[in-house]
Amino acid sequence: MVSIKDIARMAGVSVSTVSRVLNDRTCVSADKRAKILEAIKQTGYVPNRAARDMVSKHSSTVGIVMPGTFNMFQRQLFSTIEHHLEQFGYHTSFYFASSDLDGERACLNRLKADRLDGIIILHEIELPEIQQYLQEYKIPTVLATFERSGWKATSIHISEEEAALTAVNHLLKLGHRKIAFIGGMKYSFPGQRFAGYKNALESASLEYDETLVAYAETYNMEGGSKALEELLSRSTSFTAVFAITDELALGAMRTLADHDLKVPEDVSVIGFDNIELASFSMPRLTTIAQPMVEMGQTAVALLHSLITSKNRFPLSISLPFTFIERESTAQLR
Amino acid sequence: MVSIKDIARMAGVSVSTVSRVLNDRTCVSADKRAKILEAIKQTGYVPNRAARDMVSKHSSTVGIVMPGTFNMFQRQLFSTIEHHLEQFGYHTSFYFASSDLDGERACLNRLKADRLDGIIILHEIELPEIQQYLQEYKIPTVLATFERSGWKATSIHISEEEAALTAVNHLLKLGHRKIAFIGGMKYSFPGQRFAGYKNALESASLEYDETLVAYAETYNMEGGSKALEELLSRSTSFTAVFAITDELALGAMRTLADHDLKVPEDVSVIGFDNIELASFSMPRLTTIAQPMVEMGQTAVALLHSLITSKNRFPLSISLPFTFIERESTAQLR
DNA sequence: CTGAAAGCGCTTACAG
DNA sequence: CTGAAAGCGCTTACAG
Repeated sequence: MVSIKDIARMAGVSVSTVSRVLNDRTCVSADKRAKILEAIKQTGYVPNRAARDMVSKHSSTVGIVMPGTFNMFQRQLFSTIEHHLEQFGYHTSFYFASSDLDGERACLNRLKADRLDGIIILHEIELPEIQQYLQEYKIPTVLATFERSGWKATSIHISEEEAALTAVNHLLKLGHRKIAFIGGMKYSFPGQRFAGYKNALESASLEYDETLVAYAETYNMEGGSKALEELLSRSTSFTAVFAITDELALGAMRTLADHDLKVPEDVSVIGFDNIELASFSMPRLTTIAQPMVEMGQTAVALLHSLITSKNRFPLSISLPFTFIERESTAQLR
Repeated sequence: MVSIKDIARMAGVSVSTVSRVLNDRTCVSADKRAKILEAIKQTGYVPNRAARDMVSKHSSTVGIVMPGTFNMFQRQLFSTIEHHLEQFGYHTSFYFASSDLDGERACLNRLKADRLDGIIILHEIELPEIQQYLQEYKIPTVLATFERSGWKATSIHISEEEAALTAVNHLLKLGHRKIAFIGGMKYSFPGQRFAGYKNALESASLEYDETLVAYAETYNMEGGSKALEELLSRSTSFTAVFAITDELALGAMRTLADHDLKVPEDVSVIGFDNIELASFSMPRLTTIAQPMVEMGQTAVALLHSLITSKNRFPLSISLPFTFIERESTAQLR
């Protein structure tokens, strides 16, 4: 593989000079620069990243920590982040943090080995060592879609609780009183969305009924389907469902159909996230939209300013969500 | 950041010895090994990957080339590949090859800079230089989900044409004669699936009618929806639709519903891929399943054997597909 | 079993 | 503007 020495030899200059043009330094005479560029073009030379990273003490790459199995919302968010990162000239590495602690430990080791310029975390981490490491070495970090008390990192998110409250309030306004909740135990957003649900009930002077809540094990359609089955198997009836994820809501709708319950005629359903599918399902899903593109963009912009030291203060940014009414909700009959 | 020298000093040995235990070499006395391990544990030391990569001339990472916007099938395939790669101890880097040539050129440069151990390509590439580069430097490569004549790389795929033929044959068997086709122009699989469609018609002695085929611009629900609109706008009627992608089929179903056409009563629909959603849609989608998990597994296993030189011959592996009948297809009335 | 030394492919002061 | 030299953090023969 051709190295900087080969280019230097071909252009009849020293490696220092080649390095200068490689790094866009100014102090190089026009003719030498031309010769060097010519040699690079002929050989198709590209500097060895490992060597570069080693001496420059950084990698120009930012890591993205994601859950082992990501849902569609996360996938879409990941895509926009990746694209923006590329625009800023960063490489990006992928870190799957599987949910168990061993997985996270492995993730930490890779993080250390890779000497990341920065890191975007899309997935709440249990292992305290990761946070410690990131803080100790002052590695620019942004938490996307969540924040963590006690972790003074830049965070970008929506007001989960308020969004959930908005969703449930809409159901209330439509006359629903028996509103089921499909939540989950993993990560912190289910708790916040649950709080919004409870608050909404409270401010409508409705009593909280725990037989109306089911917890999905996985935040996908399968999970939503199972949770709905469970709800149906209990004696308490309901006329509306708030699922903390669109995929959960879609799974729930599938199971409702299997029980000959019509959405929205018999049961209204609201989701959360506004994934692409939400506007193509039957019926189309009423949901809360997270500002995905803006979130991704802001996460990258903030990380970049952290890396280039334009800004060293951790920010907690709350972006606005939007309530989107479609076909899966209706007035209580 | 702590380096190998620090560990050597702490343990009272030379860096060579530390390197030995780092790399699981045997020839180290038990007490020195213990001291070194202790120092590593105390400091949380992890070797610098860039330095390691530089001297060892390889990166222990395999690249995955993906389209800029990947669909659900690709996302699921990517996940399984990633997991298997991790199991083999590889890091993985992500390369988005945006569809334009400039994007691919950027991709090539990153590929070169990164000195990859191997590469898995999920996305057909236009730029001949990429293939040239991979071949010239003998970089282990596996093509997943497609093969390319003239590129002697290991490839793993299904028989696209036969699968499409199976799908259309099913429609034929149900009595359908006016079968619409929703295809696309990008990449080679649409052409192969189209060939299957045509063959099926031919062997049923049906004349091919080009007013029955529409091309989607993007392989997502939006694209399927638009293609169906176009089909509907033409004067030719049809009783069945074969869409070359589940997402296309789902989009088409949405549009059919918007026109008060019932699936499968009025129109039968078949998709392709068997994404998770296919078993949760209304109605559930009849489709062709690609053996995703097996594909991902095999791709990784093959790449690993290529890298470790256990096997240097390019293989072209055709995996079996499965036809899955669900609710979106029915006998012609 | 162990250490000193060379070298991987770069960048970055330091002289000139 | 330019080159010689040192050094980044490792690994790998080579001696012993």
